[in-house]
Amino acid sequence: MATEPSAIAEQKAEAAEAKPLRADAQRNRDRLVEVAASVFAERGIDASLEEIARRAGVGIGTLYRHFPTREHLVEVVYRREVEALCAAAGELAQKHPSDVALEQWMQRFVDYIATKRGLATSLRILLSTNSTLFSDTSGRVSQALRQLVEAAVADGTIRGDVDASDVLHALSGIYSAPDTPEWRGRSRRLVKLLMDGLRFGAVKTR
Amino acid sequence: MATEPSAIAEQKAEAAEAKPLRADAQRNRDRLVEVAASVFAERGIDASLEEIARRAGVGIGTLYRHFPTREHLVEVVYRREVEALCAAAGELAQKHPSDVALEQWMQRFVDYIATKRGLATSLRILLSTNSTLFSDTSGRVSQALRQLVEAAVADGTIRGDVDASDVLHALSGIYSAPDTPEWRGRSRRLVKLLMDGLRFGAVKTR
DNA sequence: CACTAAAGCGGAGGCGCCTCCGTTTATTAC
DNA sequence: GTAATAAACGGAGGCGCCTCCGCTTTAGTG
Repeated sequence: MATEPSAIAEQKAEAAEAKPLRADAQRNRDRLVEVAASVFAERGIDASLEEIARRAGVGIGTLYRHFPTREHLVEVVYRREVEALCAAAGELAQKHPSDVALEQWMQRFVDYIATKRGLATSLRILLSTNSTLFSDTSGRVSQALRQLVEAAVADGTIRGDVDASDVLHALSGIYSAPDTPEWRGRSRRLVKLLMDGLRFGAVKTR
Repeated sequence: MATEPSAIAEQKAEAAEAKPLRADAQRNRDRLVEVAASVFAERGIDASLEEIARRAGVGIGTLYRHFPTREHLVEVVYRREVEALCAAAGELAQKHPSDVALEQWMQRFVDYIATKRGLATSLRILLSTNSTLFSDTSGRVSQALRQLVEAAVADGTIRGDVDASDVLHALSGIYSAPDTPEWRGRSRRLVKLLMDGLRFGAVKTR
């Protein structure tokens, strides 16, 4: 029972999928996604697929079998990154007081957006072409934020008269004037400012 | 004065441009646009640029000098086609009674939309990327339609209680269910139906 | 005409995309 | 263990993209 094959197979699968891939196939697929993430980050979304295959140590044919188009690959990478961002919410919530968790998560959100600079146009096309992708991921992100905000409101570390959508709205400034060199700094200050506002209210009303 | 060089140069230019191209360059450019229009129409917007150069009898380098990106070329072709469509309004107005001119122009509009089937996605991306292109061309088209409608209203061949935007609105049905085989026929019938409605009113209210 | 500078031409070459199919490997059955 | 077979691999090859630069043509000038 302990070494039952199907249990091992299921252990492998990140999300339940139709067919359990052969071990080598799963390995290559994972590798490709991982490498693609870093190549896209460093070279932009138009990076050479052949370079990705090369760096992953597989043939170009293997890449194409797993991801028939560039968009397929980009989508998987993008979903994985959103996933990781959202998962960080839970981890931060465990390790830190809830107001600190919220702040750190927002800073991480800024970092995440930063890596998407330059990918903006292609990503916008992808998101407008694939509306499921858009609603899935934006839903996930705002859910993660909601979780953090509600926890912080609940234990009184931030003021109680705001909710997640207010905070998201306040964060929307980080989408503007994207390509300027000061963008990163400004955005980090914006988050601090926002946190001060949130904490200030908490002290006052308690 | 009759053979003054600058006069000849200006004669060549379709629209006043910064630099009067050398004769051979102008010839090649015109040729490329013309060939590109038919190749795009027959192979779709992703047609090979090398084929276009080949068919135009120029080197690929020449194509790229005139049109640094595919989008540049597509844009010029698109503008030229919209131009031709709008110019047809004036010609039809001269040759036919104004209600007939209006009807024929609308049928031609249907034909024009028909050639854009399949190009839909790429064209939509281009139009959303390049907002000037969108506003320019849609402005031109509705202006042409307005001219025809107003003339027909003025001489009483169609009813007087409609304007160009009503007609455009009524035509919007031709954008829907685009890829079905009956689309063409349905759209032509829609135009006839619309014209009958417009003429009917004219008889009644006069 | 002849001459010259500037403008234009064109295609080789390097790279990326994607498909196709002969070879290799994991898995299953015995 | 071995055999059989389905799954997966990988890279050659064909095509398109785009740049670069040596060659050709044009448009002026005397």
